[in-house]
Amino acid sequence: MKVMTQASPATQPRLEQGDDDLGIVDALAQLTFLIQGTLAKHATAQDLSMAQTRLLGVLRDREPTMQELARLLDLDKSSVTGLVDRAERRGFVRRAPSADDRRSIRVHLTSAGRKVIERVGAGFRVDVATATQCLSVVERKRLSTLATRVVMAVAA
Amino acid sequence: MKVMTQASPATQPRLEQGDDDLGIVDALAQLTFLIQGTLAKHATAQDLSMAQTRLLGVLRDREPTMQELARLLDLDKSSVTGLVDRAERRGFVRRAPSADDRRSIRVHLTSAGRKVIERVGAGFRVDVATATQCLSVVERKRLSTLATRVVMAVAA
DNA sequence: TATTGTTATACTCTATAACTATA
DNA sequence: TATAGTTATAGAGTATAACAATA
Repeated sequence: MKVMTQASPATQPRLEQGDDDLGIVDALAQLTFLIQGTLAKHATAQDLSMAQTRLLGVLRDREPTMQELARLLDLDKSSVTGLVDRAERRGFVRRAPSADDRRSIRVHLTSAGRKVIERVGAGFRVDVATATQCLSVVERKRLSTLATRVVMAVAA
Repeated sequence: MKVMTQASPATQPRLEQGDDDLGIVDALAQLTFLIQGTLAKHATAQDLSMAQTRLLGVLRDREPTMQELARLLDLDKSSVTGLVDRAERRGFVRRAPSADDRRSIRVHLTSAGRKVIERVGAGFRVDVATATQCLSVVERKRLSTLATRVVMAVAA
């Protein structure tokens, strides 16, 4: 089994804020590495690369064409061909002809693929929940709401 | 120039919490993809892979041996050889003989390397600050403190 | 002609195993 | 013998360019 991608920051903390606060940039940067590391750990535990994990994750509630998949993953269509090839070879996804356009195909999860990505998701959820156990219920709710607002604002 | 790694979640939101709150797991997951995408964008803008970015980031305040570098980056030593080879070829790092142990070498940034990683860091800082502009000063401070506490708790 | 997907090719990144030099 | 680093090799992941089939 491969080793997990590490959670070391590419951006070091500047400590203008005192020991109890890294500043918004470094706090979020470090939190990010922490959480990505957690996800990578569970992916690795299921013998999945991050690329495969992202592919299977995206397919949980979609049956996109290769073109759409390329857009969703922000990859070149030729990269998606290889990614799907390898996932199909492992039995996690299938290609199926598209109904309307005979040029295009649709990619969907197999039950094995769904099973493996669900396991990654479940482990990830447990670990993130555990990591935030140091906060009270109210604080956790606050963090959740604030993070949501940032995500929403950027998406908008 | 390469295209940035995308910020699409491998974990989809479950909406038990209403539209204003994704729940702690999904909120943090999505925030993570957002921030990683930002870092990847600025790395790409400097024509750096994430692996090279991580290498240069780690070297900002260290001159480690190859062995130490492998531990810091959580890579096999043979992977580090290649990573440093390519960085050295581009003039970003240099190998220097280690004083005490003639088996080992120390890796350090060149001024070109420092310049390029500082540019990535600067752009990243601006974008993260911008992304949190939707929050008030008090809210930003709160987010920063909460994130810091989670990071510290996990590190401990 | 334009679009969808694949193939050919090249490079980065990563690991394992075998090797060299030093301790 | 054990450790530090490199080399050889193999495979995943990615992009660009050229191609075939369909629209």
